Amino acid sequence: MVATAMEVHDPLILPSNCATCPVRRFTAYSGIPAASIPYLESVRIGSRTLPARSSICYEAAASTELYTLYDGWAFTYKLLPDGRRQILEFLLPGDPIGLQALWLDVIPHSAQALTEVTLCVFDLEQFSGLTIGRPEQEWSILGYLAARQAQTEERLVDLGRRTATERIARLILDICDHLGARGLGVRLLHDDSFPFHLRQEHIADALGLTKAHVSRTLQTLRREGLVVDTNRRRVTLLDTAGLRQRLA
Amino acid sequence: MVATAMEVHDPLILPSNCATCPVRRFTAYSGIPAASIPYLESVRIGSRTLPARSSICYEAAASTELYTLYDGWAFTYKLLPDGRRQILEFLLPGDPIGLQALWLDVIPHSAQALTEVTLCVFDLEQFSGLTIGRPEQEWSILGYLAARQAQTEERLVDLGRRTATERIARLILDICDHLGARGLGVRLLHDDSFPFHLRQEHIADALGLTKAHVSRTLQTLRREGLVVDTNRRRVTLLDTAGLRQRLA
DNA sequence: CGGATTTTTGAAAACCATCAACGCGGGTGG
DNA sequence: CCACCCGCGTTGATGGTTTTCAAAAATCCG
Repeated sequence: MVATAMEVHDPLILPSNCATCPVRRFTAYSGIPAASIPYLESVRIGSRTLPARSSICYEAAASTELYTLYDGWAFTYKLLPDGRRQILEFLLPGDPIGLQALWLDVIPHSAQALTEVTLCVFDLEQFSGLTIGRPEQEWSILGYLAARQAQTEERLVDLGRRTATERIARLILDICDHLGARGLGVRLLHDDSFPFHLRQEHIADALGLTKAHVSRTLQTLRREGLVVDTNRRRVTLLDTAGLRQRLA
Repeated sequence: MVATAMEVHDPLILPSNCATCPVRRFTAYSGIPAASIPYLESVRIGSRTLPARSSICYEAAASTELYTLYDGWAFTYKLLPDGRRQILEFLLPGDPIGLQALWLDVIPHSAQALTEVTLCVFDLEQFSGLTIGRPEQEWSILGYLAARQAQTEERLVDLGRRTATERIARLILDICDHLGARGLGVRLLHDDSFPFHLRQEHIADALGLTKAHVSRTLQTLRREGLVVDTNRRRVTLLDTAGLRQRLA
């Protein structure tokens, strides 16, 4: 058996064909018509499993691959020369990684695994053949990019104009919703608890805070009875409605 | 003649046809093939001129129009219930406004004019006919959205992990470059000065600071001889290279 | 030349950072 | 099975950055 931190994941069986892939309907290119699936399978190089904490790709690198996160949690980030880190997005199964390389000459951010992850690997150049000139397909990616942009702008409001407490409450609910949309919030309706693979340092680097301050802020949220924290890589919300109130 | 704040703009003659439009090559849909220009013109409703400070569109509103900023400066922003404001992007001639409405059911942010502006107005629904099913076209918009996303993520790094001084220095250079790309940095090569229609309050709301602090930070930049500020809606950079150094 | 807007300035306080130390717990190896 | 270690969360003291609120000074604009 595998170690404990991984127990929250279901046993992994990567489908041999994309038609039956359980995460395909969550991906940015979900609008792909049935007829194109054989082609999708043909540009799929295979899968790759990486341990927690390993790097998935590096900012400013020229990439020849494009991934879909098939299983596990990850995040994208940027590093400043002096080591400051800004996390841009937390990734769950179904999320694309490195899609931007289709238009930009280099990847605009690095990515790293939070848990053990399994990636579905595509050849970048061949993949573009899947989209260029296929209207349905492009339209679906346009929708994904537009939604992603809206998300990022909300996060911008967080960092620019919301307090530490608001930011943290929103991030937790964000991930809760993100999990829900993926059908991964297994016990969500049962006891308002869900898997949560961020360390406090990740929360800090995503929200422009320090880990010390995240710790203290989380405590006040706990003291107010709104959330019980992240033991055993899990979060339990005591008062989801109350927490959503705090959003501003 | 028009008032002083507008003197920096060339006299405005909105072309009757898109083929000769001087800002068309800067727009997100610049990839439009010559053959489609007649259609572009047919979905163009016309132009609209608004005074400085007027609202262009409202967050969460359902829109039937889509704009290209033809002349003047503007910005997009979000408001929190208690009045806190976060500016998302500064807009220059050629920038699209409300493009997101093509995929999202409502506009994700408000927009407001900084100077008197002239908008080129398109019918949203008809406009989508211009892009849906036209690969070249969609590809060009995809590139725009990808680039825009990268910009927003850089701003996210600003707000999360950079100091007030770094943020302000970067914003000024950003706008300088943005103007340059539009061919509007007229005297840029001459004396490193360029038009600048932001108030300190706009800088503050874009960078997550207060106007008082922007004022103080700008003074230290001046004291260090890196920038002479914004009198008469203009910025002069004394040491552009030195300023770029500060970027981190 | 006024009135309005914008910028500047000051003092006090809030918020968050920094740095360092401590503790807890799980995982490993003896 | 226990001891140790390491990663992570917690805590404290202190200081810096930025906010807040208010008011004065400067600038813009008609």
